[in-house]
Amino acid sequence: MKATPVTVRRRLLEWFDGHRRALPWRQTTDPYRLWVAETLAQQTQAVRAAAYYLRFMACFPTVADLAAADLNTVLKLWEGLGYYQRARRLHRAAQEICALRQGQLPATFAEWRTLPGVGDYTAAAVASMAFGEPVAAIDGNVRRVLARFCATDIGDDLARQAAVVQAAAQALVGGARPGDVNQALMELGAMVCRPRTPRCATCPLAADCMAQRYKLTAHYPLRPPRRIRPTRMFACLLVTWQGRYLVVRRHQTGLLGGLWEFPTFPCREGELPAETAASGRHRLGLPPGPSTPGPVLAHNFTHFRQILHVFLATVETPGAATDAEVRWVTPDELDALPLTRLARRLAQSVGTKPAGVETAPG
DNA sequence: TATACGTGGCA
DNA sequence: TTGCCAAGTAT
Repeated sequence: MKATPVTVRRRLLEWFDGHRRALPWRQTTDPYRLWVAETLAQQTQAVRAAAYYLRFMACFPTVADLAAADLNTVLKLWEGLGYYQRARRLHRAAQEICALRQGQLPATFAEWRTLPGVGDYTAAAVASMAFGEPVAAIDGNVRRVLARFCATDIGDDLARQAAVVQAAAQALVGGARPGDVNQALMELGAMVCRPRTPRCATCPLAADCMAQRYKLTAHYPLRPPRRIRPTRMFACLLVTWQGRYLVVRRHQTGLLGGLWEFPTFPCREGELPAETAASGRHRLGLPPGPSTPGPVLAHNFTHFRQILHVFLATVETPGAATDAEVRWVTPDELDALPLTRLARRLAQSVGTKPAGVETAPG
């Protein structure tokens, strides 16, 4: 950092005081609320997380409420937000706090860091905002702001970038209002120092920003090389029996863990989706019979692209749903379950719920 | 260290 | 349409 941390901090805080958005968790220093907010906001745009935060607080105003809740209820509130492991870990951490700490929330970075789902970023965010601890909360925004600001110290070395950003951030939170400094860097990254079209003309740090000076804002932050995203095919069975739909709950760990969906089976190598569907019917204990090819839906995950071939069928006998993880549900019951995005879309397209009732806000 | 882990908005 | 990116964490 060329300019002194004191100068940069002052400009940052002055800008923040005049330009910060009214995010709902900005009204509190309650560590529980900040922890929930930061968890919801992981890899999620803050504005989008805000609507979930309000619902979450209405439902679970205290850590004891969260700990006492069913995981299914927590996942339902999380539906549509993605990265559902966050919800499971948040729930587990709340239970640990109540069982092992008598409901007392951690007060330091080090203590927060021991909770499941709380990494360096979240521990620093909560510790600084709720308790004033001078620890740097480095998210994607902060990384971009400081990598650009310190561009000439970084060169083309990704590891060096991490060290430079960490050092700069740590220097900035080492004075007044560490929590606000962290938020100011994030806010600046979100509103001004944006990934594609930074608004350098309105940036309070532009005068000392190396990327701005040398026209390198497009080059920083350095990013690891992109991996190719494979395509995987699946067959999905939308089976009805006496007005009910067959749904299954996904395994608690892994992709979309704990969520419900219509039975879905991966196509083997060289296998036609219709063959996969027939084999799936058999595995579910359903009687063999005609399945009508339905829509073909595409869904992009972070690490693969899913092509879903939907097959529609009606059966006379329920055969399958003895397992607790497999159920025949009415349309109303379907609405109440935490569903995957694709399943929610399918449920709507099939007309199991009134139009316009969307679970995810925004 | 590299990879798994969702979803929606945006250019 | 496609890829990037978002107040990251765990393994």
